[in-house]
Amino acid sequence: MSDLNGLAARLKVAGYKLTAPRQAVAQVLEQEGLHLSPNEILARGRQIYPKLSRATVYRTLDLLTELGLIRPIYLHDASQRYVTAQGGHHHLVCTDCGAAFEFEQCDADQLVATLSERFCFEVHSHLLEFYGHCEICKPNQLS
Amino acid sequence: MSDLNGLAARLKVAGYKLTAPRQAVAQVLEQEGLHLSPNEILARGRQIYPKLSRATVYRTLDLLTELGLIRPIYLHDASQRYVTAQGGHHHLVCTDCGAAFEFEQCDADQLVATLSERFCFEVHSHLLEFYGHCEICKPNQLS
DNA sequence: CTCAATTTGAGACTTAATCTCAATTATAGA
DNA sequence: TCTATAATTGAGATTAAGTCTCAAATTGAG
Repeated sequence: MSDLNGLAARLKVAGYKLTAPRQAVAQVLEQEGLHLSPNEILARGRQIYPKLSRATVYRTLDLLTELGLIRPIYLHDASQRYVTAQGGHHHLVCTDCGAAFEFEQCDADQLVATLSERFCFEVHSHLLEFYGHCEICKPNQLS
Repeated sequence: MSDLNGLAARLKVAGYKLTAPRQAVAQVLEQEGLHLSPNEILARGRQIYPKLSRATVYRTLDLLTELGLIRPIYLHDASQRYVTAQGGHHHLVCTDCGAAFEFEQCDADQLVATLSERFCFEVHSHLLEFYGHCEICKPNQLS
């Protein structure tokens, strides 16, 4: 069931081999969902497939990104993080403490259509991030 | 003139000392403007102030980010990149080759108002990125 | 001009990401 | 089912990014 639409299945459809390491990475992404760093994916993936190597994690993340199934985000972090790319992701990021909040609403459809045409681009997902100061950090600001 | 609104001046207003290294970093950001990595900022900054150190570049970038004057973006790169944070930045990023296009239009004002209230957040800028396949990479896709 | 507090540079250090290549594995076809 | 081959992998070396420390230098208030 989830197999038909799952990340691993999508890899196969795209012509890539369905290997155990890839299935492990895909499963981690699907289970944990949000905001995973490559390191976290590696650790969790090894609980499923112990021999999983770091290189394979990066390679699989690249493949899934190219296919538009996941997407990197920035979260005030040293390392890249990934989210599954169903439609869009929307964050409110505090530039002081790094706290991140999510929200849902966003009407980018019209813009997507315009841009696709203008740049001959095939858009598969988007990221909308607002930067500012959160409730806690706001009072500490000097400016 | 530009001094009054310049990044260096804003640092001073916020209570930080106005030092040569900081002015060099600020000048680079203002001149070059877009999509600079810390490494590039370091190299260009040393043309202005040769003793400039990597640590100071990162420290100054952090300060400017906290003040909401610049903002990190993701561009299919290993390193973090920064842009001046005047309002919003909008990119179309190809997940295959990493090419990035910019566009202007974006009406986020309404959303900003809603979010500010709901999360008690003080939003100072935003980033809107669309991910997909560019004109050149599109034909190579299997999916 | 003086002095305290901030800021800096150099380089060590830590962590993230990439690369290489021999060994392994998936899968199409016999 | 078995085989051949092309894709994929793991381990670890390597490179690059980012952080940290501390003595020395600098800013700016008084």
